[in-house]
Amino acid sequence: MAKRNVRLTRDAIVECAMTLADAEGLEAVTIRRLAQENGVTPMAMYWHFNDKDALLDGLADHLISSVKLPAPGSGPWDVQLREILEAFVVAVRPHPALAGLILRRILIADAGLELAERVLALLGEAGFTAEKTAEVGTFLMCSIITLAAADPATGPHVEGRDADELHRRKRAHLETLSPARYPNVVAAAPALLNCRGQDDYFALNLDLLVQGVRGIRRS
Amino acid sequence: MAKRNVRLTRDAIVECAMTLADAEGLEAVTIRRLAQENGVTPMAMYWHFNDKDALLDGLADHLISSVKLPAPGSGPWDVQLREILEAFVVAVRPHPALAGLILRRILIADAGLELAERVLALLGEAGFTAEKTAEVGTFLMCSIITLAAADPATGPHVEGRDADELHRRKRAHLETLSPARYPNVVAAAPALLNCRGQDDYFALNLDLLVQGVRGIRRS
DNA sequence: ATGCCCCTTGTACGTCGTACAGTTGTCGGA
DNA sequence: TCCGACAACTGTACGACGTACAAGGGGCAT
Repeated sequence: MAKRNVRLTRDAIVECAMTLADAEGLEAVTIRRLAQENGVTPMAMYWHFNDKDALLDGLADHLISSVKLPAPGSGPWDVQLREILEAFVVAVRPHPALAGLILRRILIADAGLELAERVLALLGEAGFTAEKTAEVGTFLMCSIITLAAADPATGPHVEGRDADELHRRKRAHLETLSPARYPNVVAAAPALLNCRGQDDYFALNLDLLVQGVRGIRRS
Repeated sequence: MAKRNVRLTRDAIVECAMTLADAEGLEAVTIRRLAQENGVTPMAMYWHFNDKDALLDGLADHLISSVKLPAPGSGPWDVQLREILEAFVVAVRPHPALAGLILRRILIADAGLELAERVLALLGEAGFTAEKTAEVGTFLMCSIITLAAADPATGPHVEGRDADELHRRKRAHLETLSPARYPNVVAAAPALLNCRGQDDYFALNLDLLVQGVRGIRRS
C-alpha cells in the first residue's frame, strides 16, 4: 500500500480514510493504519491534522460537501424540502460508517450551513416560528443521518463488532421467539432484518418525515 | 470509592457504569475505571462479563427494560403509538450518552421485543403491510433514540470531546456568520444551540413522527 | 553551495482491552 | 475437624491505540 512517490495531502488522507471506513468500518480508521496505508510514519499525520478529531472533522466536512443540493426552485415548500432531504440521504448512504460524524459539523462546515439555511428557509416558508423552525430543522437533520446510518443489525455508530456474526446471531435469536408471545415481531422478522439498505425504506421514511412536518404545521 | 465489603454483582456494575456515563460520558466507562470505582482489579470485571461489549449490552438492556410501557389500551392506534413512543423517550432522555447503545439490543432484550411488538401491532392496526410495518417501525425506533440522544452541539454518539468547549466554539462560529448569506441560520442560531433538552423539542417531534405515520398510511 | 522551511522520522509515554495463570474465601460432605 | 471443589478475585504481561517532543532530510530561492 506504500505509495510514497508524492507528498501526502490532507485530501489524500481524507480520501484514504473514507475508503477505509467504507470497507472496514470507522474503527479501522486509525492514525497508525492510515499512515501505514500511505507508506508513512504515524506522526506524519500530525502535520496535516492537529489530532484525530480534526481528521474526523475533515471526513465529516468532505462528506457534507458531497451533498448535491438541487437548485432553489420555486415549487411548493414540501416538495422542495423532500428534494433537499433526499439529496442529503443520497450523499450519506454510501458511507454509513461515517454518518455519525456529520451532525456535529453541520453548523460549522460551509456546505452544512448551506444545507441548514435551505431547510430553515423552507420551514419558515411553511409557517413555523423561528423557534419551531430550529427544533424541527434540528430533528430533520438528525433523522436523515439516522436514516442513512448503518444497518440496525450492525448498529449505527456502534463499531468494534463483526457485523456478519452479529447479524447471524440476531437472525438465530429471532427464529427462537415464540410466535404466540411476539406474533408481530415474528411475522415481520425477515423484513426487520432486511429492510435497511432498500430504496423502499428510504423513500417511505422520507415521506414520513415530510408528511410529519406538514402535519404539525398548524399548532 | 472502594466499597469492598460485599461481593460484586452484574447489576451493581451496570448501575455504576450508568451513573458514570451520565456524569462523564460513555468514554469514561472503562473496564479499569469501573474496577477502580468498585475497589477491585480490572480483571475482576471479566468474571461478570465476557468482555466490554457484553457490559455495554448489559447497559443497553438495563436501559431498555426501564421503559414504562402504558397498558395496552383500546384508544385509536395513533394515540396509543404516541404514548408508547413517549414512554420510550422519557426513559432514555436521562441517559443521552447511552442512547446509541440501545438500537442493536432492541430485538434481543425482552423489554425491547415487547416494545417492538406493541409498535408493530399498532402499525398493523393502522393498515400497513408486514413489510412496511417493519420499515416504519425500524425507523421510528431509530428516530426515538436519535431524539433522546445528546445535544447536537456535543454530538450524539460522538464522545471524546470537551462538551463545553465545543459548544462555545460552535456559538462563537455561528456569531461570525454573515446574516446576508445565512439569514435563516443566523435568525435561528440561539434556538439551534438551545433547542435540545427542552420538553418542547421532544413533544413537537414526537408529534411530527406520529403525524408522519398517519400521513403515509395510504400509499 | 547555502540556508530555510515544509514535511517526515524516531523514540517514548500513558491508556486501553484482555489473555493466561495463580490465589483466596466459602461451604457442604467425610 | 478437615478437605477438596468451586466461585470470585488478583497479578502480570502483551499489543494496539493517540500523541508529546525533538531531531532529521530534501527541495527551493538565493
